[in-house]
Amino acid sequence: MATSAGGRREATKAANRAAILRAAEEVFGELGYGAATVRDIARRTGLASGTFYNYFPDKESIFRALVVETGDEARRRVAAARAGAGSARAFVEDAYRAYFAYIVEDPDRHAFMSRNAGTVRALFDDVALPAVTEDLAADLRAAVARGDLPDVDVEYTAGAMIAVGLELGARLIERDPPDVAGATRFATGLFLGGLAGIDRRPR
Amino acid sequence: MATSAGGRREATKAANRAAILRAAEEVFGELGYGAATVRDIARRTGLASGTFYNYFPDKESIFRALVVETGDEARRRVAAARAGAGSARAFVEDAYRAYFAYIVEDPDRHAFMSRNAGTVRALFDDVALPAVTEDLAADLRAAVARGDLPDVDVEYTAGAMIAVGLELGARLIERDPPDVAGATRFATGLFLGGLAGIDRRPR
DNA sequence: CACGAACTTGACGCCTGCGTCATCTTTGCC
DNA sequence: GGCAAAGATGACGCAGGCGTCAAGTTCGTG
Repeated sequence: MATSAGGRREATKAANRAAILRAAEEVFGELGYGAATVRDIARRTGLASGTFYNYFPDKESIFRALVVETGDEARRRVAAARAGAGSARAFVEDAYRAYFAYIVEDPDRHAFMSRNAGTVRALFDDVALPAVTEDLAADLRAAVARGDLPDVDVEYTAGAMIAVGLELGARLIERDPPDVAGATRFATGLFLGGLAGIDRRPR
Repeated sequence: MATSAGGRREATKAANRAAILRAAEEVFGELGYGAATVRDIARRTGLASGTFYNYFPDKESIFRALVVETGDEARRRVAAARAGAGSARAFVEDAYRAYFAYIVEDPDRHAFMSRNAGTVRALFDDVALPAVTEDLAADLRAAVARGDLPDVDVEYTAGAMIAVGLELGARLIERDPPDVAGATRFATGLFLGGLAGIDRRPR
């Protein structure tokens, strides 16, 4: 009835797929990849276990899909946020703000990532989190070439920026209210000026 | 025969316990906590599955023991390394160097930690990794009070320092030879001067 | 409305892990 | 050397996950 295009059949299919993905994200976030089962996911959707296999061939496959989706989304947002960044400071600051805002908006995503970061690293040296890192590393290389940044080890820097983002992300959402501004200020100051750059004493 | 003190019985017991712990560390490092089974651990020791239960009541228990042991060891080493640190720079530098050296010396430990960091956070808000963080946070608070460090958010700072340590640890052991010096320089420069502090261009 | 295609369902057979425990082996001691 | 206590062993019953598939349900179409 209310379905716009493609008929009910297709709409249900899309809805089921989305529901399964969302359930999987929650389950992986709560239990971790290893302990989660296909049936945990199916149970959470209310669908039969067999239905899961109409959408994904197995557990690894849906995990992979989630990792890719998450990586794409994070990259998209960060790229959009820093499109207008004119300075190195704005570049770092806008990216962190965008990422932290994303986390607050969708905590399940963050739980999923932060809980399974080790697994992602171990399971795929080839997709998504690496992709985000690669993306960032490329941007850093460009910034160094342009002279906007000093000649740092971009691999270490990209890794450190993401690690700090994940860690602060976990901490800022536990503050009430979520401390997006403070975490952004901290991360920006850390990377641009070191600890001296994030002194909060009146100057 | 060659047993020195306490008799063979006790020696075997200690050896078994140690073997089980080491096997568990490897298995958790490779498979992740959730996917690992008590039998994977037992198989790796060559002992029967029932024997495992003579030493630990279940999987969570041995995981906990490992996490505590690892945290204690890391704290011990870092504390020892910075015992003589006179300046903020030495404080940060010595701690990172000690930690990175530890990682290179015992890569299984690092694999275990880095693979299961998310699980540790999720499973125990009460032990070890938190303990390391608390330890560090206390030191930072003292340094701030002394005026050796600016008035930073110690919670964020401690979290960031550990996250950077884990991340760089994963990356430095993949370089050949392991880049303890470079990673130490990077981390120290980052925290003390921001990216500008780790410029590697001739000045 | 009716029929076939598309999709969902959950029971099925198989497999593997769990924690226990009766049995066997090793050690300490006289 | 012989005996009791301590410890190791692995088979056992139970539970639950895996991927499949025959049967049932729902949707789209003439």
